[in-house]
Amino acid sequence: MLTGNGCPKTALSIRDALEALEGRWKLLILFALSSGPRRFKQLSAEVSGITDKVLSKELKALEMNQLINRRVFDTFPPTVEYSITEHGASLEKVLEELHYWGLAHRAKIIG
Amino acid sequence: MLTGNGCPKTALSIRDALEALEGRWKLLILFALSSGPRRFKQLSAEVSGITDKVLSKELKALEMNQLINRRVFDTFPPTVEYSITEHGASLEKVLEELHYWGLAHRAKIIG
DNA sequence: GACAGTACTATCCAATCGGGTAGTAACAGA
DNA sequence: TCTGTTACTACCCGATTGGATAGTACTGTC
Repeated sequence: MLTGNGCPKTALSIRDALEALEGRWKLLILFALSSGPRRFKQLSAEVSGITDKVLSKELKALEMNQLINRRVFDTFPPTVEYSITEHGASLEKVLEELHYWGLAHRAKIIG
Repeated sequence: MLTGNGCPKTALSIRDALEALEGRWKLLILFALSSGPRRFKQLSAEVSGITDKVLSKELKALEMNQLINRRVFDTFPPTVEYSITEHGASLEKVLEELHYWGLAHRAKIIG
């Protein structure tokens, strides 16, 4: 059981996780990539609302944390493919719980 | 299964959840409250790094989303007690998954 | 030669965030 | 009378974020 203690060590690991996932975009990008590799423009279209600049920055941060892979193909117009790593895929459960909670939250609060 | 589709509806609910939980502090505050009610100063001490101003703002946002309750006692120096709501407590699973992932992440990346 | 296409990067600028300091109400104790 | 206590709010100001726009490298096509 987790609830029932406010254990500082647990808080630390939550803090670590939040640090790697900070911002509104990272989990959405990972979610998009969870169904397969994408190119930059595809992500830009799929994650609606994000600008190229921010997407580029977020992808860099995700790559640094080894949550995604970046593959560059040496083609005429450049092609870059992003895919989720095993470590990134291990967030599936978090995403899943967040999804369920989001549903409940919408039903309760947003209407 | 969630992974395997990049379903926009799923993305929406994740977006809803992220909106209610945005920032580095909200989940940490909820985690602290998950082990029982706290007063303002206690939270301020427990959630290390947060300033009074930001804590006050975050608590207000959490209250608006019905994730916490605020009880004011009419005492000499004011006493305010914050506690988690049922809806807030339903984030337990998210917190738990985040905790596990944070542990794995620290082991893998941070070292 | 002009243009299109991709994945960015750079620059400018406005908005927001967040830290620090100070102040408030109301009463208790020195 | 002066100070301390709690839970804030107000104000100032510098740092960060994020949007809009434009530019770059390279090559194939019209």
